Amino acid sequence: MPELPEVETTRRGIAPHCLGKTVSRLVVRQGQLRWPVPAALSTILPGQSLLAVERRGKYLLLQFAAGTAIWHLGMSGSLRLVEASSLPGKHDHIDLCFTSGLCLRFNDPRRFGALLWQPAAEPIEQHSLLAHLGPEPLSDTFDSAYLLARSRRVRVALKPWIMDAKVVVGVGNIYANESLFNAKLHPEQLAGSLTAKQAERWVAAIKTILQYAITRGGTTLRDFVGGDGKPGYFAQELNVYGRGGEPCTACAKPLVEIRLGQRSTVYCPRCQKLPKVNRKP
DNA sequence: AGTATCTCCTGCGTGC
DNA sequence: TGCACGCAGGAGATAC
Repeated sequence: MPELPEVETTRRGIAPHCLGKTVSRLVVRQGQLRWPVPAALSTILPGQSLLAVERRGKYLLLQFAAGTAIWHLGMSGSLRLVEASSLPGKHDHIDLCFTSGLCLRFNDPRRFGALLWQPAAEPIEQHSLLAHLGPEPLSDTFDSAYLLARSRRVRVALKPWIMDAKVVVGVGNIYANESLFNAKLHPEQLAGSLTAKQAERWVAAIKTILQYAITRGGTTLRDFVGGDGKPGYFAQELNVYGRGGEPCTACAKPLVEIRLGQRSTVYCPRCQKLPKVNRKP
């Protein structure tokens, strides 16, 4: 499941092979993704050369002279570089082919992904999907002062709150769980009751874990040319995610699993205490 | 306006 | 071996 580290890993993996390359054609085998792939893309992209591969949150931004392709991997999507001649497999929905003979192939079994287009005439940051996004978690604008200020009078539990992309982008379920554990914060603590010290711990935990996950290639390792995805080393280093009932890595007490905002949430009842005062502010 | 719930989709694990 | 079922989840849409 691509979270920010995996999207960033994808960006870094494909960029060296695609930058400056000219699109030969776009093949859309299944255009019914989260939103329909704009049909016009197949005529717009050929002839365009790829000027930059950027990332905003979990959105990959492929910049061309005519505009920017916005590519989201959803939760089961992946991009891989293959020879244009290689046969597409099941769920290989889109090929972005370059004249070099390489092809950026999008595979997405659950089709939660998306490929959209913002013409160059309209600034990419004004696209409706990007316009209201919060800061990048690894940027300096995401600090404890921001988090604390943003949390005032918020009556939502910390866990679902931090997963809100308007607060900060790129913190999905895995890293929400892990960062709360590392910062010793209870997932059900109300955001409005966050203290300055807690905000500091949490911001540091989020930055550390995301940065570390990027260096380890995300939760899934991927050979971007040819090879397939395989479980990354990072998956084995998770402290709480997917470990409900198992012993806490810090104190050995069994981890508790609950549902919070329809999402699986795992925490240590000993290491992550609710504050005495957790009333709605 | 802030908060909670619903929804899209397929693969996988489980129980019968 | 096969089937029904529940679950997984990013994040926009919709409903309170």
